[in-house]
Amino acid sequence: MSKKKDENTEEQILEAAKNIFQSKGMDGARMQEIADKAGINKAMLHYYYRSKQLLFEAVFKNAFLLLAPQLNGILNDDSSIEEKVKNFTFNYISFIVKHPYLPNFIIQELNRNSDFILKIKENPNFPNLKKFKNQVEEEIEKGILKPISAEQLFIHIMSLNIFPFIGKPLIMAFINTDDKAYKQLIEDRKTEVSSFIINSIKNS
Amino acid sequence: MSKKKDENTEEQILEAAKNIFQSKGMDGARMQEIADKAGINKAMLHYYYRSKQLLFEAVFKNAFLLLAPQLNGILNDDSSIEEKVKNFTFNYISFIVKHPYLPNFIIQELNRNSDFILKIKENPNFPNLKKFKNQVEEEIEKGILKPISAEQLFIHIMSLNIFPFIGKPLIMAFINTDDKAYKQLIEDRKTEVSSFIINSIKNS
DNA sequence: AAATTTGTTAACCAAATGGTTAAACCATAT
DNA sequence: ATATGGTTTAACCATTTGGTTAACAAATTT
Repeated sequence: MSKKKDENTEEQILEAAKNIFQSKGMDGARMQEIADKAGINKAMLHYYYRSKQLLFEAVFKNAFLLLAPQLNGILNDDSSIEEKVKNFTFNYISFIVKHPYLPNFIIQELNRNSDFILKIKENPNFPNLKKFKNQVEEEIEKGILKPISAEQLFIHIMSLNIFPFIGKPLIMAFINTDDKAYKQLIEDRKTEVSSFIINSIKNS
Repeated sequence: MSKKKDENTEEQILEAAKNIFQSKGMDGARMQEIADKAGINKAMLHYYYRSKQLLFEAVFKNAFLLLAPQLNGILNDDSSIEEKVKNFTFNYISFIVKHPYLPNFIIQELNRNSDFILKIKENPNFPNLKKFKNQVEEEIEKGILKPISAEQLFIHIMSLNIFPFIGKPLIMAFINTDDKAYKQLIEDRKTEVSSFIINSIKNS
């Protein structure tokens, strides 16, 4: 039980900050609350991360880095569009079920600070639509898919997969369901969403 | 130019509060900023609305009341599901283009304070899925629609229509487009989304 | 027109908040 | 053992923030 290097303080801070920032957002989060959750003094936050802004950026960056590979899955592998849609839907929903605060956190903070995304776009691993677009156009030409704009299809896919998490309270109210039933609806969407999409775009 | 009743102070406050709250959220908004935008003294905010919380609730309630009729459109009129989807998509997107902050504001604040929706659900005009669900099941039985859960279909419709506004910064980054081009994509979605949905669920 | 009510302002206040500082602590190298 | 350098803490600080107060101004009632 030494004082120094008792586990890893820096890591504990990041974990606590993640929790607080993701549930309350940048503006709603309090440094004291993060310190409490990490079980340390507030001064430590500044010792390791200098300012609230920098701590927040560390958390945000981590969150985004967790999400990016999920996206690159659908954009850059070599399977058919149908395969991609099926895999992405299944994997993405499975992933978010394990990190339910992630989409809302990212979307929310991007809407709050639009400069933020500029920094992130500089990352060479930032998801890119080029290959997906080519592939969609190819499959349309081959008659596998009905004509559709790759951009619109991409927006459809993102919307159907992400929104149910972000809009959960709203949807739950409308369809008048409880947490358990909603969880089941989400579970069903792992295959439901891809069928819905494929149904619409595939030539029969 | 009398001092009292110079236009309507209460209204000016609400309008300024709407602007600030919808762009910065409850936590990010400052009473002073709202007062400045309304061109009045900060004490007036409290004179008319008592507290930040109550002012916020007034703004939120207004926003929700603006949105609810849009929803009731799709849920409670008598046209076919196909008609409903087409009309709703077109009307909803047209409506939000005029109030672009609305969806993000509502979703965000519902995620921040989950008790909020309970109050709103008490409203007798609160959208209800019952009729929509019956209708979907009827049309499936008649062979007009392919089998699909009404709840899932509802989530699809909401997702496809709402997410492009909430996720705008994210999507814009992915498909690498500017504001003008994105506006056009949204414009196209007024018909694109309903075709996409109908394509998927209608028996041919 | 005097009295009362309503609307408005400037100044003020207490609490909260992000951030700083100086001293203490502790593991390790000398 | 002692000096060293990173780590941790309690106390402190300046500013911001939501909210209040007391006095003043303009309508309205009597």
